[in-house]
Amino acid sequence: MYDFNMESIVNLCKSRGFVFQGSEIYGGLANSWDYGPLGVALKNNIKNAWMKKFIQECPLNSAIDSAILMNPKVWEASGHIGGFSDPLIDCKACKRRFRADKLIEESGKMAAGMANDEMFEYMNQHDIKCPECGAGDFTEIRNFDLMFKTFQGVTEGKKDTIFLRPETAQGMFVNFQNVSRTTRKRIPFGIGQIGKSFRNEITPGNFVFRLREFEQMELEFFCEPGTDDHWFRYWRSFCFNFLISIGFFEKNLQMRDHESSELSHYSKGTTDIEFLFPFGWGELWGIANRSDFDLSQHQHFSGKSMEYFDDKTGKKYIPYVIEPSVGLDRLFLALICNSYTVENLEKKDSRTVLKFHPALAPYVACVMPLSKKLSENSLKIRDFLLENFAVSHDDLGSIGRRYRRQDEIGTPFCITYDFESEFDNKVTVRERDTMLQQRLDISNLKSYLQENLNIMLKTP
RNA sequence: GCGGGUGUAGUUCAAUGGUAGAAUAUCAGCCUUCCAAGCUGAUUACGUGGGUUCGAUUCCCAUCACCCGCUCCA
Repeated sequence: MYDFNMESIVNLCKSRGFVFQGSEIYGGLANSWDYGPLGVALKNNIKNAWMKKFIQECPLNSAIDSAILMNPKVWEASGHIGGFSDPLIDCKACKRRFRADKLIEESGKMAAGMANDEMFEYMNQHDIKCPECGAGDFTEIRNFDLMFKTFQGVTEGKKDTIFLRPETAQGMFVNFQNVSRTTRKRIPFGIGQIGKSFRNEITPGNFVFRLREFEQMELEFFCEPGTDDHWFRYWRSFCFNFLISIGFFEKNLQMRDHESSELSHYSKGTTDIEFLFPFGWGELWGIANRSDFDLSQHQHFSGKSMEYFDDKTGKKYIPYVIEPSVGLDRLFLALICNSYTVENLEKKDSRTVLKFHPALAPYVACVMPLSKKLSENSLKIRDFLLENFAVSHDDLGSIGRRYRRQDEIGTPFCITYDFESEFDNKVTVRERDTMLQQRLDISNLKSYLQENLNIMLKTP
């Protein structure tokens, strides 16, 4: 486990400008968080790494950016309207909350399709007890709607009700034929997307781990039925390798296959890549075999064909879909936890270091003059590097303090301009993890930094 | 949403029924020539709204937020 808790992570994020509480000056809004300057930089770098690995370096895949607001029929087809609304009951004796349909199914009866009053009546007739305390005294069933509603048009009415998407996936499904036609890709191929989704979670929490408004990075990979198991395994290890390539330690990751009882309504099989958070193992990346569920549903509800014709084999079929879906905010949090290190140095000295991969760190380097008198020239070096890299500049306080500051926000390289630099055109580059220093010619700085950005695993 | 806990500078902690101290951080000046130095000065806080009271940061109520459990998911 870790020798730190979530609190130290939250504090660091707040004090250094990674994440602030949302609407803070008004007392906040439950479970909303704002990304600050460093948080945005880190988040964008994660997105860019994903885009590079899953789209740019993967000729099979292409990206779209679909609308958050979609025709409500999309959600009927996807099973979200109805299926995403949980019937909840509370035990009056022990105050615990359960899903009525799950309790009924545990008693051996299929609850799918039952209305709330039917379920309530069934529970009374069959004397279903609270699994915790054994009492049989429940509140009425209340529906908890997991989708955010809003209204389109100036007058509020039932027919104008639309929803904020609870997943980005449907944007890829409804554009399946569009992308297939315009990219002229043949199956197998994938469509990826990064975007925000919204879920009215019953219990959010653990900082940015479970949010009501969250960002997903999803790939929907379309393949021929029968090849789905192959692609499922392919993407599962692809995702795992991606995590390793951006600096995750293997000891902090594990794969977990879902039991058949916990599979979603659309899924034929799901594997979670879990990360060891300070509060325990938590799901990071879900890789699901969605079969032909989604495209079939859309074909049925829209009346438009979702079939694919393979002119090599002459076969016509609705493709299967493999979906690796990762929560960006979670990945962000996991990365900080994975990188957070407190090192004890000599003389009771210690330093906090975020050991980010150079390609993900908010700043690749910080330029610092040894003395404030050298600021004029060190600023020139910063501006020179800014043409290609995210670099900062710091001339406040002692050099040691400045190193510590950069360690704490995960800057991999500190570039010190000293009095000799005025004559030999060389600077000292100090590496974050090893604290080792070397003299480099200023003209070589860019290629040195670029090399360090590129040390990522090749696509498997 | 339910049960339990918490709420004082950016952070970590004090004190008090008569409106608050410190450390650290931040900023400025002096000094300082490669890993949390020193000196001087400065900025910054009682979550919000009610009630009791002559007077509330302190007592009471409500509310908001966070943390720990129950539950769900990426």
